[in-house]
Amino acid sequence: MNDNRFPVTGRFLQGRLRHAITTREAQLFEKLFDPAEEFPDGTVLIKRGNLVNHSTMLVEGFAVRVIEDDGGAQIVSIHVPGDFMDLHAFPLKRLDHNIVALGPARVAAVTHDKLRLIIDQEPHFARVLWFSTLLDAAIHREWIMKQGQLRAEGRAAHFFAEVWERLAMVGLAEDDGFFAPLKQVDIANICGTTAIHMNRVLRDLREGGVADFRRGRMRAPDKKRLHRHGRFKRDYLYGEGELALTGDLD
Amino acid sequence: MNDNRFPVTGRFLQGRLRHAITTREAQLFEKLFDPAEEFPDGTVLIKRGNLVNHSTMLVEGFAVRVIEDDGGAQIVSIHVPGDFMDLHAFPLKRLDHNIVALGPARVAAVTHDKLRLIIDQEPHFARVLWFSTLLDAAIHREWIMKQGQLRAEGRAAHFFAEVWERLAMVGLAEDDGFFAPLKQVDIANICGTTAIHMNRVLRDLREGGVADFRRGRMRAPDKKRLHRHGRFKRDYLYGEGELALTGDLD
DNA sequence: CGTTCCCTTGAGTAGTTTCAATACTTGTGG
DNA sequence: CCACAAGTATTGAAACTACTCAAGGGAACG
Repeated sequence: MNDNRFPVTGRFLQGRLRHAITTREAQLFEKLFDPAEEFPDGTVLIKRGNLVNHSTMLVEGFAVRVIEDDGGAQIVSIHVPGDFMDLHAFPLKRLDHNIVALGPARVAAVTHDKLRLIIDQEPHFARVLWFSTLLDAAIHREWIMKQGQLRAEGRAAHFFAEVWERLAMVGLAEDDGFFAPLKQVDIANICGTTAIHMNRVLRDLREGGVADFRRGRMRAPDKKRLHRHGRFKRDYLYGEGELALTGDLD
Repeated sequence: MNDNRFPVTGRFLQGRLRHAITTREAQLFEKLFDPAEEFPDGTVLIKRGNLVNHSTMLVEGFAVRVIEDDGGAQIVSIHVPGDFMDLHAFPLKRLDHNIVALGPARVAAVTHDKLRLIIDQEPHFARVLWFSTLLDAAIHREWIMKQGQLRAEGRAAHFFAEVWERLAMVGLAEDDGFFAPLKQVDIANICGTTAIHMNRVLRDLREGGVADFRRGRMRAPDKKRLHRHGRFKRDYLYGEGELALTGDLD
C-alpha cells in the first residue's frame, strides 16, 4: 500500500489497516486529500476550541497533542507518519487540545465535506475510520496505565517501546532503534516528571544497557529487555497479537 | 428525554447529546436494546480480548475499565449511568481492557447487527455515536493531563470534580456532592498512588475544607474551590463551555 | 458479637522535585 | 575559522512527596 499510488495515505493504510481495506476504498480515499504541505517545528497545526472544517493526515514528521493549563502544557499523545491526527475533529467539531508539529512536519488536509461523502456512501470504510480514532483512545488508555503503574524509568522505557513499535508499523524504524526529534524535556513531560529527573533516568537506562537515548536517537541493544523494563506489550496497538483485526471489520 | 419513553437510553440522550438528536432517532435507538439486567459488584461485564458482538449501555450504577498487567490492575476510566460503555467494541471487535461493575449495575445490551442497521441508515445518528466514543477519548486525555501535571491531592480533587460534573449532566448529582460506591483503594488506583498515601491525602482535603470523602459519599462545601484545587475546567466534557456542541453535529 | 472489610496511623526508606550552577552542541556573524 | 549566543544536557545537594512495612481502629454484616 505504500507505493507511489498513495503518496498521502500510504502509511495510514499500511500501518493501521493492513487487512481491512479494499484497493477501491483506498483509491477513493487518497483522492480526497489536498496536496501535502510542510510546516516548521513548533507550528500549531490545530488550535484548541477552533471550529474546524477539515482534518489532517501526518505524512512525514512528528506531532504532539498538547493540553494547555495554568500550570503549563501537557503532551497527551504523539503522532508518527501515517496518523490521521485530527480525524476526531470530524465528529467533535472542536478539539480540547492543540496539535503541534514536533520538528518539520508534512501534513495533508481533507475537508469534512469530502469526508462526509465517503463516510455516508461507504459504510465499511466509515467503520475503518471510526476504528482509527478508537485506536488513539486505546493508546491514551495505555498511557494512563503507564502513568499509574510505572515509575519514571519504566515510563520512559514504555514510551520508547511504543514509538519504536509504531514507527515499525509504518516502516520507519531502524533495527536497533529509531529517530524522532524529541528532547529530554519532551520525554520528561510525556512521562510526567521533570527534565532534570528524566536526565538522570535516561542516564540510568543508558548505563543499564536498556536504552540509549541521545538527541533524538533511541537505540536499544535488546528489544525484549526494553519491553520488560516498560512492561510493554504491543497488543493494544491492534496491529498483531491478541487483539489484532482478523479479516474484515464488519 | 429522561421520561419513561426512554428507560434504557434516557440518560445517554440527556447527558451527552442534548441538542444533537431528533425524537425519531431517539425512538429508533431505544427500541434496539434488550431489557436491562442487573449484575452484582465486581462482575466482569466485558472481558479483554473476547470477540464481542454486542455493546452495553450503563443504565444504573457504576463501572470501571481496567487494564490488567503483571504489576496489578489499573483503572483507566469510570462510567456513570447513561454511558454507552463499550460502544467502542463495535468498531474494535475486541477490547484492550476489562469492564467491571462497581457496585450493583444495571446494563442493557444491543447487538452489533442491530447497531449496524441504524448506523448504515441514519448517517447523522451514526455521527452522534462516533462522537460519544470520542468523548471518552477526551476524558482519557484529561486523565493523562491530570497525572502529568498534578500531585496526589490535585488528582483526587480533579477526579471528584469530574465525577460530580458527569453525574450532574445526567441528573444524579446532589447539591453539595455525590455518591458512588468507591473505596479509598479505588481512588488511589485511579490517581496512581497507594491506598495509604491516598488516605492521608483525603484527610488533608477534608481538613482543608476542600472535599470530604467518606465511604463513597463526596461532599464539597465550595465547588469553585474544589475545581481550583484540581485545576478542573469542564470544557473537555463537551457539555457546556467553549467546546460545547452548538446545534447540529453535521 | 465476632468476623470481615475498610480505613487510619507511625516510622523508615526510596523516588522525585527544586534551586543553583556548570558543560556541551549547534548555529550565526565577524 | 573563531567567538559568541542560545538552546540543551548534566551534576550536586537539600527538601519534599510518595512508598513500604507493620500494626491498630472502626463500621457494617451476618
